[in-house]
Amino acid sequence: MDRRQRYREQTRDEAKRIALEQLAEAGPGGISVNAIAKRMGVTGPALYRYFANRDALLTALIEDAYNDLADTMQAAVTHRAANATQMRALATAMREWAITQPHRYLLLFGTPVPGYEAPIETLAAAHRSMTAVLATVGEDPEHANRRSTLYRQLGAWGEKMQTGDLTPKQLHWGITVWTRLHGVISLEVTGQFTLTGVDPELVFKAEVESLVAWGERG
Amino acid sequence: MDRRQRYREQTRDEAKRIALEQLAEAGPGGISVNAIAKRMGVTGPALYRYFANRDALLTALIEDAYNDLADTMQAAVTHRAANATQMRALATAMREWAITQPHRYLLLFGTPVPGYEAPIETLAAAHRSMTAVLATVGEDPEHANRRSTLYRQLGAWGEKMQTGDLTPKQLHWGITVWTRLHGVISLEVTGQFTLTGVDPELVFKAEVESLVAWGERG
DNA sequence: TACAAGCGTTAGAGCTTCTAACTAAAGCTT
DNA sequence: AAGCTTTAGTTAGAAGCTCTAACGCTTGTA
Repeated sequence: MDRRQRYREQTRDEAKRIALEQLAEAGPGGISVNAIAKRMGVTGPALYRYFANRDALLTALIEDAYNDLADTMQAAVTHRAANATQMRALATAMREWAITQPHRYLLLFGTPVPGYEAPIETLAAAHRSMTAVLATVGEDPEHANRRSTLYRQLGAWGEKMQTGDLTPKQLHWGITVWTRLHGVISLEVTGQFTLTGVDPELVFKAEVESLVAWGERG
Repeated sequence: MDRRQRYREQTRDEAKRIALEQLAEAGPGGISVNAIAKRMGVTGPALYRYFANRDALLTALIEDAYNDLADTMQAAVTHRAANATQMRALATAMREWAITQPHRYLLLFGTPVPGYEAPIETLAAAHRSMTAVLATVGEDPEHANRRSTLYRQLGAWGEKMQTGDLTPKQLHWGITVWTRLHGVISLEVTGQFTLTGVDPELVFKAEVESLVAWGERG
């Protein structure tokens, strides 16, 4: 709006930028409001005009990361294309996002920060990323409707998410894509592959191809 | 050995016990050497006779967790049984271990603690858990030896791990089991399923059955 | 009995988060 | 333009943290 507010936004952004640097080199515990303030040329307490407390700053970082990831995933599947193509694009985009900024990925999917309760704002982001995942789903000709608890829950979730005419089976596919991609990415960004000497990228690609094959089979 | 050393071990254990409580309720950042000492009835600096610093305490927790998980996984597959049975037993044991003490699972597979470099001791634990996973692997009649970079790396890893006559394909299966189980468990313990209303246990079971089916197909 | 090792203490430096009270500047209203 | 309110910064300080230094006391051993 006015100059006041714009300047305010700017200061918040700078603080977050520095916080991200600290996050990258020392983890969440390395983020210090005091140190950030000092680096910005003001005293410690000044920053508390911009963030209620340390947790609020962390929450802001999480929100940003969530939106950023959702943007990335959404962008990867906007072009209309075959399911297999969408799948590969989405997977690559997701992994790329994660490994270029592991600390941010871990902010979302690593150890939860204790004080954090997901604000409503992130719901939209979560929805967007899930929609991106569901763009990779294939047909479900049999319109499968097995009467299992899982499928009932998936159905309810689908309605809540307004996923249109996606069947539980298709929603289950979406979740599976999500868990499998995350499984490899998560172990990669936490460095669990390093001892094995196996290249995580190859494992990831194999997993993606397995999903593609499974998707084409139905 | 002597009484001195036994007493020492006892104090270390009590400190770790309290640290685990703090971990459970406030995350890794909530672990305070000072507070632990106070709860043990001694002054803060006294504990530094038992742990060089806070990081050393955390490392001890990680080591314990690693060994404990390895024990659990190993125990799940000791009984000779069909691959499918082994698979289900291993998966259940792993998930059970994780969800009954999420903070410990996250200590191993969540955001890495910055100062931590895996000591040699944990190598053995890692080896044991991987061996447990590999106990679920089926035959590889074709003795597949596709000449890919991935298979070459897997081969080298297999030799380093002394996995006997397991083929790269079988080792790849092992890694896939690992990443897929972790994918679901990780998202469950970080609470990512809660918003969906879908029961993680059902998703997990479905994933396990998918692995079993895939394993029986070869 | 003498000596060394181990375990606890207090004191304190230097960091942290965050509150309280005060000052200076900017913007809005009359 | 004068005056009031909002905002942004300051210093002071409480309460906590990690960790070092220096000092006693209590064991275990030679």
